[in-house]
Amino acid sequence: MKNANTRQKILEVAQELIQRRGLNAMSFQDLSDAVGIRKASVHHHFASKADMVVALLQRYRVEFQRVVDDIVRSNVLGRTKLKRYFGLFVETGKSEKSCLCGMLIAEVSSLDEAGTQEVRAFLHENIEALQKIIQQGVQDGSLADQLPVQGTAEMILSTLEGGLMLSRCDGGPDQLAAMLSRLLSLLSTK
Amino acid sequence: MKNANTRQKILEVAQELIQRRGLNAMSFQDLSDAVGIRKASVHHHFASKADMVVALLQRYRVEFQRVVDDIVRSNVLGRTKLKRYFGLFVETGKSEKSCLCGMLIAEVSSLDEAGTQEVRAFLHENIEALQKIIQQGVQDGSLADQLPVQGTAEMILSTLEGGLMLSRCDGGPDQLAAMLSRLLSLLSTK
DNA sequence: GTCTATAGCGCGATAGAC
DNA sequence: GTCTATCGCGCTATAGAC
Repeated sequence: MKNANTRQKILEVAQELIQRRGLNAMSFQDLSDAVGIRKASVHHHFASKADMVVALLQRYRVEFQRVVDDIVRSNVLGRTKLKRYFGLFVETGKSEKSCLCGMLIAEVSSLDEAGTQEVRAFLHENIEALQKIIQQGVQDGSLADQLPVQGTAEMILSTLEGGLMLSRCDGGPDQLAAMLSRLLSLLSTK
Repeated sequence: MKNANTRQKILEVAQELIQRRGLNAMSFQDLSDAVGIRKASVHHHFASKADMVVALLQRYRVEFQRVVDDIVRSNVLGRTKLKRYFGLFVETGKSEKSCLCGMLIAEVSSLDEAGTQEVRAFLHENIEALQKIIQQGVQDGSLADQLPVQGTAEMILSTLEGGLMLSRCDGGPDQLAAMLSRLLSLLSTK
């Protein structure tokens, strides 16, 4: 198996395990079991756990933002974009995972400085994207025009991350979807 | 030191450590260091970590609900009650802690069945209290009358838990308070 | 109720052969 | 790039003296 492939496979497994269990409940042994190589071989690709988390977050941010950009740039109402953005979190809930960064903000005290900065960058990127969506929705008349853009963007991301966590513990993705559709109504023009 | 006192002291320290770092980043050694007794003595009070978590959650639920009940029963507008309920989370953020149950819903896969049920009970109790507050606010005219009671209660709790997590990673309690005041506006009568 | 001591295991990480 | 082997440590948990 080639270098790059193994490295990618490790990152895939690591991401899934962190989304399901959390950083501190995942070990290099778990990774080596799932990938089918020895623990020492995992260390060949990632010197330390902290290094692996940073690499994982860099990849996740790029992939997530590519999907988000597609939504932001699509030719639909702001309200519809918001609904699609919500859908990303509902889909994650359906596969019984949390948001990678949602999990890591809970465990932020276990991250080093580089990891913490990656998580912060994820939050900023998403708040920025939500601000764009809200502004466009206000302009096209699909979202309420008295919304303070920044505060609302922060509120939406908080609700999505928190709601996904809560739904994993109780209620599941259907209840999450129902709750988010109520939020969407609240933000929409009457 | 008496039995009950030591037991309470252990629970206090355990709660603080879990709220700051998370369940999987806290050990019996941490507890014994902070309380000033040996690790084996901690095990005398709590046979296993899972037992300790359940005892901790039972106590936390009672204490939290006592405070919440005071808010629900106070003689003020529903909107004011909601603001005070929000304040509980802002205060937690000011002491650089997360909600105990907010942390544990992220780490729910590390809990046993009894622990998971305690966390669910906490969520249910708080959603119920929020429903009462919303209903009263709708009746006294301080909150918007088109709010679907259950969905809104779930949304508020999600925003509070998620917002506290996000603010711990970036922005701090002041940004959390600002975001929540925007949420309060959104829920209030115009 | 607290202690010393330890079992038994898993962890992150490293050395060095192939 | 993967392997075997191991280090050093921390973990939960238990046994048994005081």
